[in-house]
Amino acid sequence: MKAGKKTKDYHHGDLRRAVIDAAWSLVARRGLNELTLREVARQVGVTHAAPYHHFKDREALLSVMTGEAFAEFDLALQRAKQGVSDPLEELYALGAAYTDFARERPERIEVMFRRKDAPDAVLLDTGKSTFQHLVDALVHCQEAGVAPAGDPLELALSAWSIVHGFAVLWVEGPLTAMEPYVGKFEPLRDRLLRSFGEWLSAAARETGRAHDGQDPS
Amino acid sequence: MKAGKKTKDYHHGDLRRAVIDAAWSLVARRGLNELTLREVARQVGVTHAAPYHHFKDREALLSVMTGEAFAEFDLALQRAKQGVSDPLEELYALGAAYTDFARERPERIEVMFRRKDAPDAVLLDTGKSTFQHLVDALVHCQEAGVAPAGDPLELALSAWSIVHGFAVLWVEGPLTAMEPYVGKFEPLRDRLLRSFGEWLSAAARETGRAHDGQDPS
DNA sequence: TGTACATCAGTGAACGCGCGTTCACTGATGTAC
DNA sequence: TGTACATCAGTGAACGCGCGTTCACTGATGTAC
Repeated sequence: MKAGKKTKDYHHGDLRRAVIDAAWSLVARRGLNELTLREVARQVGVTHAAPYHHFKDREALLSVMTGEAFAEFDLALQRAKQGVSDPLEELYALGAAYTDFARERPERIEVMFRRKDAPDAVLLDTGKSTFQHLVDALVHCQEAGVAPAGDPLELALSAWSIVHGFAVLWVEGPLTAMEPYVGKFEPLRDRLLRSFGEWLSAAARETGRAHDGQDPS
Repeated sequence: MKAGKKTKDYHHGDLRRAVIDAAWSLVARRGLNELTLREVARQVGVTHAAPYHHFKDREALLSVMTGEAFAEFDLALQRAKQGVSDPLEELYALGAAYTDFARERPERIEVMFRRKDAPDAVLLDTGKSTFQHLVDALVHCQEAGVAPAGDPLELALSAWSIVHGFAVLWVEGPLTAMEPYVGKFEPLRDRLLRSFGEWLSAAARETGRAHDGQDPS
């Protein structure tokens, strides 16, 4: 095979990229605590010292991976809400994107959420920007009168909890293994999200009635 | 200090118990992947080979711990619903017990949910019996007409998702670190659970109206 | 185009470490009589 | 109560392993002239 159009093409091609990819694959197959630089080097077919020309140490590799995962996740959510104008549909799209990402890229979730030693500042910033998608969608729902008034952050916490809970229950095994649920990811996900939406709009209607039908702001 | 009333009082007192306790403390402080038999032995003040008289290997210790964690968790849920007759209150009590357990004993949650190599049969059985509390509570709610009709397993999945999501978001850091939420565990938990209850009863009422006010079965 | 030199990526040996597990042992506890 | 023996729990040395990281090296690539 002819070498690709990579910029760095001297020895390996692009070892940096290859190391990161192998690391993702390793986390996916064996989990975060099984991620070792030596095994990654082995997978790539390179001496165990070679990766040190691209990453200061194991932590530096994990740091790059965390950044990638958050960027991918954020992109997935951004794409999901693109072109969706109905606020409840926007919420569904975000929820589906969240859970689908977790199911399709569980290793990303593991790296994003399970690092004990995650650098707080970075994780907080990127985590917040992702969380912001949910907050925005709920504000849109409130403006359209399909979500109850009140602190949108609190509604967002509900949405985050239900979506994250469903995602990790699925990723971590309980749901994939339990009899009545096995193989029913999509329908369960859809009904869960629809139910949440109905909850929101029903609550908005009741609030409206309680206030003698004043329009939502 | 005089030796207690332990049955086994020859050498250490009760090394088996001490090892398990030290292991829990170690997981709590440093995480599951930092749990090593040698460190545990060190903490207990005993040679690193001593624990092998009580546990065949590291896996055997973890297996015992998993059993303990599920038993404790189950007990916590059972206690929570004791003496509570109102079905929605029962659901709140269960949800609060679930999240409180996760916050107070995060190491139990880690061992119960994060083991990649958990023996499926055992985990499934105990996990199911715990999950059954939620299903029961939702059936009670349906019978009382404060939850919509339909498959209770599906409602239970919603409840499980929201409660588990809230719990792990808290335990894993995102929520404890995010500005507007820090330090507000109890009020957020209560409002989340109440909201879920209102969702259920509102949905039940709407279903009732749609069916021309027929009584819930 | 050709040569001399600098830079850079990967090599392979070596280090020290902590781990799980095994083993022959020893000393303390329990038991039969 | 006393003695002989069996059992059992903890000891300390030893094994082999895979890890992260460092180091002097080498050979390939890029660059100045």
